[in-house]
Amino acid sequence: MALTIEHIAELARVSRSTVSRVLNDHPSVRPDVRSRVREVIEAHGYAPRAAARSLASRRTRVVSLVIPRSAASVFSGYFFPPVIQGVAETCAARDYLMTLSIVTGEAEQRAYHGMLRGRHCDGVIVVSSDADDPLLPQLVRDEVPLVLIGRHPAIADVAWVDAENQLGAKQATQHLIGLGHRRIATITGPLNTAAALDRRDGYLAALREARLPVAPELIAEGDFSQESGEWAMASLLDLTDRPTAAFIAADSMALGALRTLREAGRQVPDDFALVGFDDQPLAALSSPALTTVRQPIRQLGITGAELLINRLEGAAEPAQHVSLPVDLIVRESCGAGPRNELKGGDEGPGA
Amino acid sequence: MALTIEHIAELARVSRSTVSRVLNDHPSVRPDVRSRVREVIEAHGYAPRAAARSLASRRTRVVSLVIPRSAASVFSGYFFPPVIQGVAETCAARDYLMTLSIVTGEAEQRAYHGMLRGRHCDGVIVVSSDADDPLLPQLVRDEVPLVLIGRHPAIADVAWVDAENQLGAKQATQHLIGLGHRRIATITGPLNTAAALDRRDGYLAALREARLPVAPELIAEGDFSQESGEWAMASLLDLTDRPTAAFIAADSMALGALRTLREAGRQVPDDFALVGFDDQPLAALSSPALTTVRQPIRQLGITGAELLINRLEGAAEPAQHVSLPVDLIVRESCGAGPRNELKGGDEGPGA
DNA sequence: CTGAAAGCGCTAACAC
DNA sequence: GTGTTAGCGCTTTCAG
Repeated sequence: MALTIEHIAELARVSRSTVSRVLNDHPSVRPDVRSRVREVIEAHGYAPRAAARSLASRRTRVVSLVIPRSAASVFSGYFFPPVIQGVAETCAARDYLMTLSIVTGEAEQRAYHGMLRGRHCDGVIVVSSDADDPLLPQLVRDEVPLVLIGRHPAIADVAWVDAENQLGAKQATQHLIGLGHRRIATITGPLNTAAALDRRDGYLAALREARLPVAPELIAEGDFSQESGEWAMASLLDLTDRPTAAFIAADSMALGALRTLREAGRQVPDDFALVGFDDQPLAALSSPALTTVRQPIRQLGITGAELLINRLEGAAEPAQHVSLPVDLIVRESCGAGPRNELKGGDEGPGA
Repeated sequence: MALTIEHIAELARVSRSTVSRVLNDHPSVRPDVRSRVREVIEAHGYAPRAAARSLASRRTRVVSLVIPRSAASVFSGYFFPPVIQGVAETCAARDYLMTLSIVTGEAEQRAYHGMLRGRHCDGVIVVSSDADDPLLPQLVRDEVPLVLIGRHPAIADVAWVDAENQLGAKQATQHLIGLGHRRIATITGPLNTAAALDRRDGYLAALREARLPVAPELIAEGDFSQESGEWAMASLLDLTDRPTAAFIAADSMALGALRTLREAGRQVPDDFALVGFDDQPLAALSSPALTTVRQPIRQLGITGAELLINRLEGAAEPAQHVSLPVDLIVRESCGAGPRNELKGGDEGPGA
């Protein structure tokens, strides 16, 4: 039916090894032979069958992107799509195919089993796994080439790319301290993720360096959702000795907190200052606009894919770790930027 | 190194054919033998190698989702992510792997060549191709199992799922007519796509049925971008005999039109009524909130994947065509819904 | 119901 | 440089 390497070999009057060499860019083929073979391939629109190639070479040129989350949460947020984009772009550029697996629970096991042990791909990128993810230990045990996007809180000897979460959180908190705040709260993410732990630690480091006391009642745990931001802020407002500002570990939660503050009749930033994290699209559109820490999400995907593919094609180096820089974006919610235009133009725009 | 079917056969004291039959759920295996083999497989965590399987069976259990657009445009909009989600969910449910290829220009050819002719997948889903896409004719010629998400303006004998674009556009336009408008404009999408053509035709059909004249100067072509909506609306406002309303074939363009109207000092809906299409997330948040036609984007992905997989697993039926229903969502921009709350509470909330 | 044997289409030593 | 020869690990007739 379809053309095989054998046919091409015959038509080009060479052996099938030579065709194979041309296909794989081996240097040891005479230029004239090489071009003759290429012409035949071109003329007949031949393409080697992927399965046969993989079976013989034990490589697939496929990278698997695994996101251990529900499909709904993957596509409703602002985080995963740019990650997927970055990985997809890099795979395309390096001539790899990308499979996308969005798996939770029982499907996760099936996917692991069929796809990874079945060697459907050469390597795996796992995004944002938490401490309880059962997949990662299996991958590590099976020695599947692996890169994490977002560190794992427990597993250390594996390659990863991550944003400078701790540093960003520290700078955000220092910014509030610089503005004169002394009683600063934080709303953390779920503490089974490395991102949440790092951001909390950055907050703590900033307080410590400024020799400010760390008050346990000022640390509320959320889960990165808007609702958790609402509740956490409500509990913070219930305190007798109230904070005057907060570093909130995700913009989504900050948006929730903003809502609670508004409903409590408090002005942001005048009565309460806020700094978020992520710089998600809505952060600039809320009123007041959120001061936040921007992280390079798409770049996480790009770098993750590059780390993996480099490893697949190069020698077996030790697991690499890359931290990507973040940026404090000062807007209105911290009280240091220009005031919210919609509030009524009592002053000209800030510098 | 890794376990093969041969090892399992030996351990279960059967031939490798029998193991293969168990793996593929052939009915003709004695129950006790079947369970013995299953136990061995389970105990050793054996998984058949995908490449070997595909080579022998000529099937891969891989579906390829191809989006002929730049990565940036795929992930910055509201349309493609839900499509991807739908396809991913369905592939996971049917135990297929999904590869995601976001390709333009030269990369498109490479991808086509390596992936499709190389039989990396059993079938292909192409999203939203336009008339000039060079990929589709090749796929059709090669007889690759194929489903389109969004019809193609020229190629008919291929399976597709699409939203009821024409009907939705007609209803939107009829809604404006029902509100008393007689001079109604439209801003179309790029007319090399089926969606844009269908929505324009729906607009025309509504006018015709209401025996309203069709004025060519009231039909402006945009490209689905916000900017094109701004320009198109500007040109509409320049007309001597101005329209009083417009059906705009995409919310993104409607948002642009809204901006132009605002800058021209015209009130929406009082001076000018607007209906959009898509019901993208921002449609409900703009002020005034957009009246628009909702299309079931994620369902397009689900149905597309189901159509393809059914075909891969079943007999070769004729190419199927599915049209998914759309919904007119009445909000504020058409002048028939509750007024914009932010405009000042001169009245109580609407019913 | 089960086993033996013949490929599926390619790569990679190993000779020449 | 190029051809010859074994496989890669599975499915699938074909016998029995």
